[in-house]
Amino acid sequence: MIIELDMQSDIPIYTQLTNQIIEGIASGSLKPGEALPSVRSLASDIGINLHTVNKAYQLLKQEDYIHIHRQKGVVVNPNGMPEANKEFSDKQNAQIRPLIAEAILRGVTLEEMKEMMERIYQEIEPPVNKADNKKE
Amino acid sequence: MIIELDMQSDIPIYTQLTNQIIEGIASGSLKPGEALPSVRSLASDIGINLHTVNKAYQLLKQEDYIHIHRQKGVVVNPNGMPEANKEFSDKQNAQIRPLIAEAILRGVTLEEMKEMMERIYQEIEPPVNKADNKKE
Amino acid sequence: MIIELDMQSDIPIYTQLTNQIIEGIASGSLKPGEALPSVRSLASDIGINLHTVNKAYQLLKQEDYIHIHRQKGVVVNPNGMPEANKEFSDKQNAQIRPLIAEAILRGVTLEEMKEMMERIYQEIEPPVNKADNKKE
Amino acid sequence: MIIELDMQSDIPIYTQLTNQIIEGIASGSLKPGEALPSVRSLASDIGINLHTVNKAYQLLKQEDYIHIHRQKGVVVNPNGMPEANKEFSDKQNAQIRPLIAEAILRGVTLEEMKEMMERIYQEIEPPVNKADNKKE
DNA sequence: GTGGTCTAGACCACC
DNA sequence: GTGGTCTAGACCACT
Repeated sequence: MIIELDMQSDIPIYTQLTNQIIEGIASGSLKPGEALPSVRSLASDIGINLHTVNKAYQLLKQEDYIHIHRQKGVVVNPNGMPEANKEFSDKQNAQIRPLIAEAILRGVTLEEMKEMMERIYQEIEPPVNKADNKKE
Repeated sequence: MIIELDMQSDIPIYTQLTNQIIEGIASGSLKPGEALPSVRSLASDIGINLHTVNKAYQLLKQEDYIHIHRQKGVVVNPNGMPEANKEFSDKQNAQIRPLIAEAILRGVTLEEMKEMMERIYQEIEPPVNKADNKKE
Repeated sequence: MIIELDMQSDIPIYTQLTNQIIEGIASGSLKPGEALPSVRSLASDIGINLHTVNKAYQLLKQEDYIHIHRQKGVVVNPNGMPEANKEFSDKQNAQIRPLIAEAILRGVTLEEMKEMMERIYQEIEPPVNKADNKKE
Repeated sequence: MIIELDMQSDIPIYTQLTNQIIEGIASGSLKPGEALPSVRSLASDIGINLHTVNKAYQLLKQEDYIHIHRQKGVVVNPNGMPEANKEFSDKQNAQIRPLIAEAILRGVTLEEMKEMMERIYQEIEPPVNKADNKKE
């Protein structure tokens, strides 16, 4: 999996990294149980600080998306992802609401918004091959 | 118009304020040409520093959502809102993408996402009463 | 002579007014000795504050471009305009320098700058009819 | 690079600072990719408040002349400067027009104006020594 | 150590 | 009374 960071962006590096790993899992390029690079090697690979990688991993662990073992290293949660609960859905709402408000203000229709969402959703969503659950 | 700020939130106050005013315009509670409170009065009303209010106003001005006159104060852009252009749509995309990715990861379906968007959209969108176009 | 003010602009109204009168004289639409509207009537004509018009007139008087008589009212200096002295040329230099610097920075050539200046100059400059010096 | 500010001038300090940095880039004393002093160190060096320096930097960032990294600090845009577009040229026009009008009014000829512009242009323009392109 | 944010308080330009 | 500018000083996020 390729990580692309924009060092010019004003989005914190650890956030970009977190988002990319989330998208990797969501898209199926990272599968449950699959190993992630160690903090040290990932940091040196993409040329950023150890602490930054660590912070990203800690956030992902906190959401139960990954597990961090002292010996075995870092793996995508082998039991699969936690489902959306109320807390998650509230957070999503709070984040998406201002985006929708600004879109309405600029005259974007509900249809256009839905199309945009659908396009992005399908761009990320993995192809649903019926029997794609086997361990690699 | 009521402004609600969460001083504990890690979202900057000026961002919260900006978002609320945007939502106010989007929902029709603030109409083109309508005056906004002065920097100082709004600041004292909601108990924050005038510079914080000013920063929010400057951002809204930068997007051409409001006009700031040196003496007359602040008004919602009387010529209406700028339309969505490519730059805006790119920014929206970049902001919404990680939200969608995380939703996919947690098993939210496209349908559920669309429903959420539709709900929020209609919550904000001003009711289009047929005879609501006359000047007040 | 038509005065056009942009109330949205962040250039002070009195500056805009001053500039327009200067351009009026420079272009020949306002001739030496010609009367200008009274402070009161100009203010009411263009719908601005008395003080604002007065400030503009005072600045023009200070440069000796106009005369203000208690009884006769306001007239363009009948003796013609003061010539450029060192003070004036220094001020012009200081004002134009940052504009040139930014143009250089953005890759505008000296030729292009000269062309721009020539175009504006000729746009403003009055047609030089050989015998146009007679009193009106 | 030496910064000279006139604290008595009625030109805002942050504008003076912005202009000087622009001239520094235009003249080649500040090269793309080169680091600028941190907000705090520059502020203390020239004895002004850090917010004033910050405002100048924000304006330069807005024009894409510099980049601001949260931790790495401030650098001249390594990709070089944006080219002059219509917006820029319109702004330049609007700013230079009153200067030209006043010069005409005071009898300055087009030739003299062009000479002044050429003198300033060449004063700022970096000397194009044939072998000056190598990285330092 | 860097920029980002926020506060408190001051003076000025404009109208 | 309005926004514009500047100062002084503080805490936080990021790397």
